[in-house]
Amino acid sequence: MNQDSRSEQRVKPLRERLRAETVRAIAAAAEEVFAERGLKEARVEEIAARAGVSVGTVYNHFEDRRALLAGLVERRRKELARKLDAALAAAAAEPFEARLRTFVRTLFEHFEGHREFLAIMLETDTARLSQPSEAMRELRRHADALVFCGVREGALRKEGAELWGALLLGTVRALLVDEVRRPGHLTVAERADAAAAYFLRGAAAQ
Amino acid sequence: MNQDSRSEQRVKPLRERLRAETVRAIAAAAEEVFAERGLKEARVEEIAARAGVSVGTVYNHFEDRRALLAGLVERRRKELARKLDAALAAAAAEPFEARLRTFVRTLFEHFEGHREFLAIMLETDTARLSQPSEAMRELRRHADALVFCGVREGALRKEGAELWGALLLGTVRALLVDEVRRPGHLTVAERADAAAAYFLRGAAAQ
Amino acid sequence: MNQDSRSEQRVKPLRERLRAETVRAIAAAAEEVFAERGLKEARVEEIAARAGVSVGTVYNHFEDRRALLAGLVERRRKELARKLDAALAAAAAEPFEARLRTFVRTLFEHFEGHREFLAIMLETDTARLSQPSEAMRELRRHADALVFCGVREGALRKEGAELWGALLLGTVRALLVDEVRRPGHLTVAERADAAAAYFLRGAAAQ
Amino acid sequence: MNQDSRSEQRVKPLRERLRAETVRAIAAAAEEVFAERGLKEARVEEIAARAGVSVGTVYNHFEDRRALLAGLVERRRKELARKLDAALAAAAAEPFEARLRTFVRTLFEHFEGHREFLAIMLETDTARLSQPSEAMRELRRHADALVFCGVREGALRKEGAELWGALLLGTVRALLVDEVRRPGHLTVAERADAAAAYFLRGAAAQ
DNA sequence: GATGAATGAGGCTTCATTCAT
DNA sequence: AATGAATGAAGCCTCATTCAT
Repeated sequence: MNQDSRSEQRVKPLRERLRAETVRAIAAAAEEVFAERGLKEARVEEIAARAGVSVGTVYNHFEDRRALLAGLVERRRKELARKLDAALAAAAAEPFEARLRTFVRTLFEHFEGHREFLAIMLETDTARLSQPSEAMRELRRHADALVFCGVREGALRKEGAELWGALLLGTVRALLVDEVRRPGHLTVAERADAAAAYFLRGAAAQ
Repeated sequence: MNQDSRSEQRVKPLRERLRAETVRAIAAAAEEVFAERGLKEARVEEIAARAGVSVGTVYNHFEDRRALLAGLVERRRKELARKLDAALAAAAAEPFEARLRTFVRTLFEHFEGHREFLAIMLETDTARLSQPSEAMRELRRHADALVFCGVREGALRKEGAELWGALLLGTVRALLVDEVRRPGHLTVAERADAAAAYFLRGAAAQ
Repeated sequence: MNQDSRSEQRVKPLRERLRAETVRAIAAAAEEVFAERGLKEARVEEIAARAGVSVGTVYNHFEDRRALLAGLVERRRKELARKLDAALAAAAAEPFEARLRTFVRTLFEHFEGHREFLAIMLETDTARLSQPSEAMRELRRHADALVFCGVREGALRKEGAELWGALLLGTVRALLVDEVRRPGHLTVAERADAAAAYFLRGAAAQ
Repeated sequence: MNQDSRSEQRVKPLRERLRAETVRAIAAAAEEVFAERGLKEARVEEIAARAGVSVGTVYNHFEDRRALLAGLVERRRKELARKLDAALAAAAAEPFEARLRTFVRTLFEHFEGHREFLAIMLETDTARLSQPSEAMRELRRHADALVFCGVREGALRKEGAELWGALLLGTVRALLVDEVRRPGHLTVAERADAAAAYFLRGAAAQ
């Protein structure tokens, strides 16, 4: 029985690792294809092909096309949320300006490593003008919380304060997209700091 | 030829007006549907139905689905370009700050009256992250020209100047979208001025 | 305007007739294919091919595969119900025995002309042993009403009366199916009368 | 061979019993699932899951889906045939009426214990209206043989004799199905006797 | 021109079957 | 022998586009 459980411990993890690897490959391929082709143009067959599996395999691991996309976004969204929470928690004691820079840098760094997710999130968010995506809503909550502190601490002006959240994210978005479209001008960190600085000047008290 | 044009002036104008009216109705319906459903979800049949014509009629006036969308966007794009050119020409003699406000207000006013176009333009622009839409590229050229003047006139800082265009449009975009998503807080003019002011502080010299 | 409405009267009905003819052809093909191949094996493509149209056309006229089948069955079911009601109403004054024969003959005649419907109805009814089809439930209601009268009039025994409905339909079914499987032995009317006579002897008073 | 069987009796029986148990579990699960879901809806994976094995195991023991179903039906069919033969052989000396009751009771008892088989047999039989299932054909042969005797012995009428087989089975079928659909009214034996009595009255001489 | 039914390529999804572990 | 992930053929359905009236 000991032997049995030992062999199970050896055999199962292998299969599970293979399985996990397949899931990973499909998710990665999906992220690529959804980002490259767009949310609607992305075909499941291409995702499967790029993952090196057959269509059926995709459906062995994901309910359907929608679940494939949703799972993807959900994972990245949580990942980003975790990073933001951690970074902001670590900087909790610092002055607003530093926390703002931390927030913006975290965003830039995350999307630097996950440009496909950026594309997907932006398209999801823009698909219905009147209805932001969940990922964007979450970012907005983070931004709103941050600028609320900024106002409370006197770092940001009170007048116009209801726009700071939108403007902060809009600013970040502008430079993220600009980085993709006209790459190479500045490093990610420089862009991040430029965004933070621009926002700070635009919204700062005095 | 005189006769022809005379008879045309008598007979055709009616037909032409009917024809033009049909085209207009289709274009208007298309704008609505593309904006409401999204670029991919919009179905030609719904456009036809909403225009009060049959699908066949749509294809009598537009090459295909793509042309329908393209024509639409093209018209609005030119319309906006004309407005911007006119407004900026009229304000050519004024200081940068005033021209900036003119630019931003013109954008807000145009999109206020053409929210469907806003939705379509933004979705078109976001569909391929790495490839901005033609309409957006044009706006960008306008913005770049404007901020170039701003820098030359000393109203905007030189450092970071390569980002002013992206930031100006990003700022405008942020408040345009925010207006749709959280309506009623401010008038259009107030939003426009808030955008202009925010940009100016963020990018201003000193 | 008179002319217009006249031409409309000529033109529209033509299209409508063509349209109706298409619908009819599809329904007829569907009835054939569902009966021949079985409810599950029947493929929409084959139905379309046999109707001489493309798949798309099928879906222009029927919501989906299920609706195609349901509409079919519904039509025949109502048709049969109407026939039964009419026949039984006409025979309302006659003694039970005659009404029974009328009922059974109507069934045999209907299914003689709609053998595909018979196949479909039986398969639908048998697909879930515990759940009779709507068409069969309706027939059962008719049968129950009839035998109830038979008992009340003293033509059928009271003991075992709760089985007469099932037995009447079972008897009819047995001979209908037997007719298909071993054709030519007897005429439809003979079969019908044999079924009625068999039931009557089996259930008769005394 | 003696040695073989001895060694088999010592070593193999365990393995074989395990193997047999697996086969049995799969067959039982298949019977359930085919009956519950219907012949086409039944999925091999669900059968495997319900048997507590993997799909692969199913295919280790059965050629394919068809064989799984066929084997199943074949076994039950033979089982029933054996029971019928035995029961009728035991009653061979009795008068027709008693043998009829024996036949019907045997059927009711078998299907009482194997309702899944009933569902499967009926669906198989009804799937192609013009083509009875093998199991049904066999029952029909039994029924035909029985009623042939009945006619020969003068217990059943000569006129209409070519229908007695169909009517006997149709009668039994009607009450078997009615028992499933409206359970609880009568015991199995009562139903069986009611079926036999009804048939006898319907087909009896005089 | 207007009409709207017909077309059919193309995408999504299912599930029986295989096969490497 | 058991496992269960991978396969891919096959079926359903959509919708841009055509064309006869």
